[in-house]
Amino acid sequence: MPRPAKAPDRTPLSRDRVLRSAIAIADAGGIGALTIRSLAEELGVKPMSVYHHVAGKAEILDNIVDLVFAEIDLPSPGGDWTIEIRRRAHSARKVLRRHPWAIGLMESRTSPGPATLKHHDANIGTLRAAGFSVAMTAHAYALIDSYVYGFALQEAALPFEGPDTVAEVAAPMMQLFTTGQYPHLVELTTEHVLQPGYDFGDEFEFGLTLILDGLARSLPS
Amino acid sequence: MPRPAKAPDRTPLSRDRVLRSAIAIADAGGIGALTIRSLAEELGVKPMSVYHHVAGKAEILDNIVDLVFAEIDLPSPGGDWTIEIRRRAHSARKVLRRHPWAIGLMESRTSPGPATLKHHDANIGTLRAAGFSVAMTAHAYALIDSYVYGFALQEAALPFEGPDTVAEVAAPMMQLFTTGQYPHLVELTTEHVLQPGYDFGDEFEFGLTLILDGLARSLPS
DNA sequence: GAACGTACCGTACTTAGTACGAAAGTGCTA
DNA sequence: TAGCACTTTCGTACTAAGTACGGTACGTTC
Repeated sequence: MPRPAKAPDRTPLSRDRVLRSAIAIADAGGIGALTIRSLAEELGVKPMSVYHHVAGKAEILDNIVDLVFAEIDLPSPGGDWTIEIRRRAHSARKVLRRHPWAIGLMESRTSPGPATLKHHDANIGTLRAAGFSVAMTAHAYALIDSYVYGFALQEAALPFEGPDTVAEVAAPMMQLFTTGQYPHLVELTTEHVLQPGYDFGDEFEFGLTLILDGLARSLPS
Repeated sequence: MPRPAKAPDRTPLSRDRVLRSAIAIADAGGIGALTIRSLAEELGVKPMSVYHHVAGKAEILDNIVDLVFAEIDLPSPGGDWTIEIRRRAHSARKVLRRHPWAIGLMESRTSPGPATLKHHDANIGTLRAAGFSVAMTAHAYALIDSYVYGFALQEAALPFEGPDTVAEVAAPMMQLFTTGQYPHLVELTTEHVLQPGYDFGDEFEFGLTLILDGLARSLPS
């Protein structure tokens, strides 16, 4: 009777569990679903308990962005630079597809965490080892990262997910376009996007190859 | 005495004024500063008055994103495609630099407005007129837009603004790096970023040229 | 067992979005 | 000009969310 059956519930709270739960909530319902209260509920505790492990919501946001970066495969400066950079580009895209909310956060969080810095260091190191000058490395890295993040941003902004739901979403949208405005958009949609097997994600490889080829050409070799 | 000197204050409220003020607030203080209450104050009215011109905050966000797209110069399908596409890329970057919050919103708002659609239509039309096939146009456009948005995203995430404040921000950051971690990051920062005259925005041209050159090569000519 | 540190929580204050209905202004009709 | 309808603005209040402050429960150490 005195013991109200309050089961030990789960492992004790920890900063790590707080951050991992925060990511899980954002993955499931978008960054808007991540509140201190929803987080506490997910963890099986009351809201104020969270504050004993993190300073506030801003710290949570800064840290989960860094944890996302930590998920991206690092290139190793040893191997063929095109293979290494290509591998990390695909990894980055895959990770950002899993955590699309992270893209929006990048714009507002301006203090990079250790994983983010390590990530940048590995990329820069790989390009330097490939023979690019310091200035060329800066150019190349800005180009590659812009492409990767921008592609992820566009994927996140798409109203459909994967190749399966394209038709459901695009077809009714086409109705609106029969007014004759947007003729080129209609053409591209009907003749390309709505074709069976279309997947926007497949466009990634084309641009990546074009960029890496272009960069390779600028290498002394 | 009965009239409490409530001056007519300003022109009557309108949907247009609401949206323009919303953009002004977001420009000045970030998207976090845009609240219905701050918006009402800026407009000289009480919060609930805003709701007679827009349905809710979500509608405001959708519409200001579209208004940002409306600010970007459209390419015209008539001229030299590289010049047209290049012009609109620079315009897009400039606009997104003025309204960096729009980048973060793009990820969460999945219903494009009329200006956004018109924008896409003009770009696709320009590439088609240049001689690209439908499939190649899709590839090219995904590539170009990814680069432009991704570059803007990185610019927005920088802790400094413009060439003048780089040193102030980067120099103290270097202190942290003397531990020997991040050697390549240190090298690139000291030998490139901290050099006089450095401006991250200058990197934009390099990547854009590389991309357009690569695309031009794939054209039958 | 008294003092203390750690983890958790109850209460309450503040800011924000917005539902509801009333009030104030505007113009049109009889 | 009186009445009425429509538009625009606002007062009040409810809900959700971040978090300050202090309290409690439990373990550790001397």
